[in-house]
Amino acid sequence: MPIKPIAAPRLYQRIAEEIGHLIDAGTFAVGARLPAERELARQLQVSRSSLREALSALELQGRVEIRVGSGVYVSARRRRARTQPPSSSASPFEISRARRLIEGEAAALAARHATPAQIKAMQKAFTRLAADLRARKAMSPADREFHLCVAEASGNAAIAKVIAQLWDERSGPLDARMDELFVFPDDKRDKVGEHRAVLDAIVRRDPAGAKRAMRGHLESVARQWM
Amino acid sequence: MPIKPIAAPRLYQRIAEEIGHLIDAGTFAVGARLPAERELARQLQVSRSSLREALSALELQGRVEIRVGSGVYVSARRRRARTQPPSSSASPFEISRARRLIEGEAAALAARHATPAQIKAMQKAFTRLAADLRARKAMSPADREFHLCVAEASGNAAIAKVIAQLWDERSGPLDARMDELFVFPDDKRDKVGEHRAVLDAIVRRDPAGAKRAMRGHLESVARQWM
DNA sequence: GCAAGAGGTCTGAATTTCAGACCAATTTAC
DNA sequence: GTAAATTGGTCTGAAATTCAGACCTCTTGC
Repeated sequence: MPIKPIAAPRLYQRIAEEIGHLIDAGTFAVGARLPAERELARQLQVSRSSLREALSALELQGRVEIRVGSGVYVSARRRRARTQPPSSSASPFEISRARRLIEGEAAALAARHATPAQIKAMQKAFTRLAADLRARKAMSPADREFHLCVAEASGNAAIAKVIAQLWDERSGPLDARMDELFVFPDDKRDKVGEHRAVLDAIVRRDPAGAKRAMRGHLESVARQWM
Repeated sequence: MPIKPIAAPRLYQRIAEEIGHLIDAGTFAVGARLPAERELARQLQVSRSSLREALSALELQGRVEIRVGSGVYVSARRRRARTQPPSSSASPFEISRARRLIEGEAAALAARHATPAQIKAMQKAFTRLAADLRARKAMSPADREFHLCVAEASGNAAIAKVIAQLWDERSGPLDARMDELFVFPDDKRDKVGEHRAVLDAIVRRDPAGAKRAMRGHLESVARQWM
């Protein structure tokens, strides 16, 4: 029974991964400039040298563009050539199924337990999401944020954590292609409506409705991929 | 909006954590001797020096006992004094709730999709679990294994991964106390019966029954804590 | 007692990470 | 337009970490 070796990723690799997540999460929007190297290194509490290695790696992956004297900019999403295929990891279909199950339950719990502050956070994320979708943006960081707000509002940190992980998991080739596809205006309108349905059900304290709306939304998202 | 610093755990800390997981998973049973330092270092692909640092840390935590000239032995589970309280992490209650939801669904899926090989694995784990419980062992690695087998048999890698994470999450003070508590024979018999009910429902391809049995089992486990 | 195998200790090299100085390109302010 | 400020680019030497290996003592089994 062999024991798997300890993964010993170099520091710059972990930094690159983290920055990649921050970009995915929308903390750094596409086209936006990252904080200056010295500042970013201070915030991440690593040396500038290590940070620069990470930025070089990200540039090789096409995720950022480094302009001398100007700054580091987030590239339009062109998924990195995956050097290590996610052989043992979950397929997008499986993740989608898992999300449908879990986020549905989370929405129901949120309808029961959401605090006024949490509802306000959901509404705020929804507003931004709707604006982004109407502005014909294919992807919006507010999308992720809305779902995480709902997860948070379930009042169950374990569930919230699981949902966050599933959201970060979606980085397979299918998602990459999706991100590049043009999303038609009709789809966008639906998406706004679906999110609104979830939000409304939670606001009116309707667990069953929230669950139904969330599952419906995630099914619709899954259908887009097929 | 502050950016969280990169976690830069030393190698020995990651090794200690990994070995701790191996112990939790039952790869190294309580009282058993770990492979020799030189051998273990080779398997983990780290230097013996770093491995020794990790073993020292584990000894300080009371998880292993190092006997000069003899070997390193897994201590009877005495949970390490948590230097960093899991402030932001999920409570045992929340984890229990999440497991009830997710594992219930996984059991239902397993009833639909389990392959003969997966059913055989479940039966094997169940047999060992029943033997351990009858032998009045409070905790059995087979318990975890049984649940992970069911999760695996759901045919959804994302769900299986999530369940494995939730299982590893349970290391709060409540669990620690539980591990030390004596479990009454009656409880044990129930536990065997509950697991058998899950297994039977899956074998007879009864999704609703499997879901019910799994939820019932996890509720019973949760009740033990209260 | 003795040999084999285990952990304990030490050393020096290789690697990684860091802090800082300094340069070159760009942007901004005047 | 020019100068100052800001940014990425490069280099150096130190500090910390990790490694490989030699050599020690202790335990175990014969």
